[in-house]
Amino acid sequence: MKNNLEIYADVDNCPIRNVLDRIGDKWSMLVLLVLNESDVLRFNEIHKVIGSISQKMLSTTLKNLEADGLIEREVYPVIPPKVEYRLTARAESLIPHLLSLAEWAKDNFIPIKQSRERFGS
Amino acid sequence: MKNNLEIYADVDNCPIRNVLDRIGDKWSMLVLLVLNESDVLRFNEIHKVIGSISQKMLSTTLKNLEADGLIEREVYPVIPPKVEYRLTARAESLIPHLLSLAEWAKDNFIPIKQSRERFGS
DNA sequence: CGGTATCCCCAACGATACTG
DNA sequence: CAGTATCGTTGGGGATACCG
Repeated sequence: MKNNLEIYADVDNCPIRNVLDRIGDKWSMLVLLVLNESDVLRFNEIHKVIGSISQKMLSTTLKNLEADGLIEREVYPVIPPKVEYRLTARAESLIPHLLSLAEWAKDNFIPIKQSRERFGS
Repeated sequence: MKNNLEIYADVDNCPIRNVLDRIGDKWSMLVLLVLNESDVLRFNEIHKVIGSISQKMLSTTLKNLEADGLIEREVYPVIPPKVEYRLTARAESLIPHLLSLAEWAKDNFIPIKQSRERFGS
């Protein structure tokens, strides 16, 4: 049996690396957390909530998350267009892990910043 | 009180974004998990375990982790040089969250890959 | 409204060579 | 052994304009 280190080191086929490459990008985790708090949102609603994201990056981020089966995209054939996004069950099973990581981050943010400053000297 | 969305969206001061920017880079999480399994390792030992990382990237990754207070660097003043790296208590409190994320990743890797293939069609 | 298309830039990353 | 220094590439990401 392969040990964990071999798995981690195999960048292309490593599950955690594949998942991290997705949620570790600039916007994916943020989009997931936003959708988690709001149940269902339209494209421009997500855009407004995040604010600093460009239309292009929001579009590609949503497409990537959809490709991974983490969000559902529902198109209403009306004019003007209406598109709704919501989390899938798969994403909902991921959310607790993201939130526990977020919790750790909040608890350790101040000391980490202090460490960085001390190190910079 | 600020709600979570405001915190997440404030990219510069958001704890989770700051932490993700570190562990979400190409090598940091891998290095943390490697050190977690081996207690203490020298520079070239980490290099050999990971294999595909360049000396330069290992060096900067270790420096970043040290700056965040996640690893300790101990230099022995001998010739040839000997430098040991180990996790700090702070990193050890992070490891469980990383492992639970890794667990989710392993459980969902196959279906996610299948979703990606279907989406590519 | 919900996107694409296009152009551009910079920082991350790798390869190689060198050093105390 | 444990790194720096230097150079070159590439692709992630932003700005802007346009479209069904």
